[in-house]
Amino acid sequence: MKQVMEKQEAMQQRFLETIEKREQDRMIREEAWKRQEMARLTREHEIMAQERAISASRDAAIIAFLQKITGQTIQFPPTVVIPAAPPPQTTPPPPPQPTQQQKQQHPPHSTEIVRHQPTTNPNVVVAAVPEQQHPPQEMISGSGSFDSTSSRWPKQEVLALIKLRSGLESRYQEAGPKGPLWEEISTGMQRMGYNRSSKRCKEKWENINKYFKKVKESNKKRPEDAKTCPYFHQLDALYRKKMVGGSSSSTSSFGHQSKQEDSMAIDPSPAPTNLQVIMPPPSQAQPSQSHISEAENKNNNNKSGTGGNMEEQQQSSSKEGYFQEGNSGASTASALKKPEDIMKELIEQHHHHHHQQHQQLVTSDYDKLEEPDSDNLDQDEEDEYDDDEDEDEEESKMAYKIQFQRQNAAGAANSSKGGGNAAANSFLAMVQ
DNA sequence: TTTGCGGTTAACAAGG
DNA sequence: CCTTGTTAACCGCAAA
Repeated sequence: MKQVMEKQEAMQQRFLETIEKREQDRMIREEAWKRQEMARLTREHEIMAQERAISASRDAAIIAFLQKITGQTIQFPPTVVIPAAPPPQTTPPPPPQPTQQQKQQHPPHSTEIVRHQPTTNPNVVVAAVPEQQHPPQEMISGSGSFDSTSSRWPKQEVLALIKLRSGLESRYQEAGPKGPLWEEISTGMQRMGYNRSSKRCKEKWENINKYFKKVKESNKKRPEDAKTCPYFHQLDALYRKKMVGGSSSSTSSFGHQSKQEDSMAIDPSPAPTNLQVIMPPPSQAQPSQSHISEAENKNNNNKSGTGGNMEEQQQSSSKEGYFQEGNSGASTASALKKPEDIMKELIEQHHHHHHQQHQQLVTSDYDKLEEPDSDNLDQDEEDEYDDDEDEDEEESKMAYKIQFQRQNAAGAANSSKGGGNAAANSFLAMVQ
């Protein structure tokens, strides 16, 4: 009897212990899950905000374009301006400081800050205001320090410029005057709080491309985590996309590859097809995958798994790929279409273009392609926006990887699509 | 003439 | 100090 009692007691003890252990495990798991969930939510929030910002700028661009084409102001329903739930980002929306730039210390040049472009009416500005509230964090170096104006472009600005230019270039394929383009870019920069004249924008663009090319040509091994030239990844992705995107489309209306080869690879402007890749679709495509915590992202960024492979792959291919493959046939119907036509389509679709974005993204192949290894792909475009100094390198690296992946996928999707849609799609995608 | 592009130079910053 | 990397700005040329 006693034995039985003892045995039972022991069993009960074990049972209790087990239960306790289970409970503990469960708690731990729950905790982890909560953390993940929190991270995911935060992520999604950011993505949403980003999305809004992107669409805002898109709309601004579209409106500007429409106005340019139609020659009249277009009253767009303010619905475009999404009330924008306050993004969790830490940077408070600063007053778009216009003052700092005023004291450009180059009076001789009379750097006319393109303040009131006739081409872009206040609508545009208004529509796009909610977009990049990220301040030009240039005044970091103290209040009085002009440094912002020190003609040295902060990283943010460069990235913004690249983005803008990538987004707008499509409209200026047809050898028209490029003046308005830069004016527009300058205006776009101003919307973001950067005061750069069109001339400087153009110059900067040329310079970064020049330097990029120079570095690429001098086969110097650039440590890919180089802290300098933060825009290299962006440019890299840009050009690569152009290449791949171009090669994916067989029809070529670009006869002048021979001489242009280099510049084709370098200058993003002449590739219409890749617009969709150049302006990668907003990140809302993958909001659900953001369950990976920041920490994990960081890890992945550093070196691991798919990311590392991607990186190496790119690295290896970059040398040969860059300037040799410039002969991207790169023209889909969008290149053949007149902007008016495109715009007609666009106008029809404009009100739904958000949904279309989604559909496009969801239905397109790249989504599927991206999925398997996209553990850390949830954050992409936003990198280009709200990268804070600290995480910039990694994040831009991520963007770089992501964009590369997308380009492949997008290329595939593109090639699989009918030519008819391609135009609208590509333009749409560009506008995205 | 305009535009794109390559070359160049001076300045700046970081590292040795 | 010098060297190296990066950048802004200017110049000149060639093509459209």
